[in-house]
Amino acid sequence: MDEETDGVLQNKPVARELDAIDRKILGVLVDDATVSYAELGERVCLSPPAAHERVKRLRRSGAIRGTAVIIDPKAVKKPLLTFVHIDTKGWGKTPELMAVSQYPEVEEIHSVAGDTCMLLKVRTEDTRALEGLLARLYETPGVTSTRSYVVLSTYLERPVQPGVTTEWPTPRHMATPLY
Amino acid sequence: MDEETDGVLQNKPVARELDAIDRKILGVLVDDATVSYAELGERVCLSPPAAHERVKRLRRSGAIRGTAVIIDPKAVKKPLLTFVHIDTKGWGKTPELMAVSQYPEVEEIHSVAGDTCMLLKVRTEDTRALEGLLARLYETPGVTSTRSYVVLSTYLERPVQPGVTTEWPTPRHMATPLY
DNA sequence: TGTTGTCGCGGAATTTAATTCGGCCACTAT
DNA sequence: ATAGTGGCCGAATTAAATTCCGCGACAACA
Repeated sequence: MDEETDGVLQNKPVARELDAIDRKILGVLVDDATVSYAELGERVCLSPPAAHERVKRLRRSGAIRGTAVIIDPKAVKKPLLTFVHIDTKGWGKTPELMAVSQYPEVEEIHSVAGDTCMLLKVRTEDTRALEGLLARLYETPGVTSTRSYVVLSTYLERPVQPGVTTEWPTPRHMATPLY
Repeated sequence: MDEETDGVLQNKPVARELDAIDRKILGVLVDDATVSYAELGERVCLSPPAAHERVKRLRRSGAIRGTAVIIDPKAVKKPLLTFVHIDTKGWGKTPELMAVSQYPEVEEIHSVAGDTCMLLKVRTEDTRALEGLLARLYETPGVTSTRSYVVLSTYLERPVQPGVTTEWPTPRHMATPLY
């Protein structure tokens, strides 16, 4: 009797551990989210409604954040991929940097440890457009320097994979970590 | 009578320019690819079959590469995001590096210009798993050094956007480019 | 300037898939 | 033991995808 008596929604944040079937489902849907529940069920040995129920649960729990089409960058005139490292004077200036997130050529903004403060992934039509973006960055208060890594070729690019991390033995020259 | 008489497939590589409606469609489907053609059509002022036809064309042309669910990295035990820069002795050693693409924790592999040769985006469960991956990298022939940028916070991360690049005036201190 | 072919669209019909429903079985905790 | 729970299946229902066909705009061409 202690369940969702608060009414409105029974969408409890189901944050359960994923089992093998869940990971299989994620593997299929990361490859192609347009498969029918019939085929999805067949691939993971479940009936269509059962597969549907699983996917619903994965969505509710947040394991599946959403579904999106993958666009060819060249098709939308953004063939040039660049990673931009930014050094800033202080951490408080990040709000100004966030304005950059409004530009459609900026795909990712990360705060990183290392000899740089921010890391941006940007796609532009050409070096001219990249220059424009960098000009905007230099005008941002707090930005002291930037380094750009222009991508020549992309050998692999894929969404987050459900696969588990491969176990690897501790290198022979290293001691077993304490924790 | 000069059309696809070669039979088999009439999937000609329709590589036409995208118009405004196509870009709107991409914008909707990048946000949420689960919308029905009825709603998609309504959002871009088209009938459901017309919207369907457009999307089919975008798929055939390759502008839409596929559809995928977006997985929460934390849900699959990969909360730690790291960008790894690799310097190599020669370019010929890349085939060896490609073996790395088999590991599920590696999401991207790029060849970049700048003071590094390769750039990897990897997601691991923890620093221990990252250490294991780096150990594997160091054992790869040709790898001379690596630098890791551990991501502390991610402020923006999204798929390729169809939005056009913002026009930006040439900075005052720069001359108009010749081409 | 008329004509013909093409292309994209809309409305209706049809097929297919998503979603709901009810009952069953295995497991758990009391 | 036993009531409760959760997940599954099969069938039924609802909703959406997909096909079909005719229309009108546009372009190439006579």
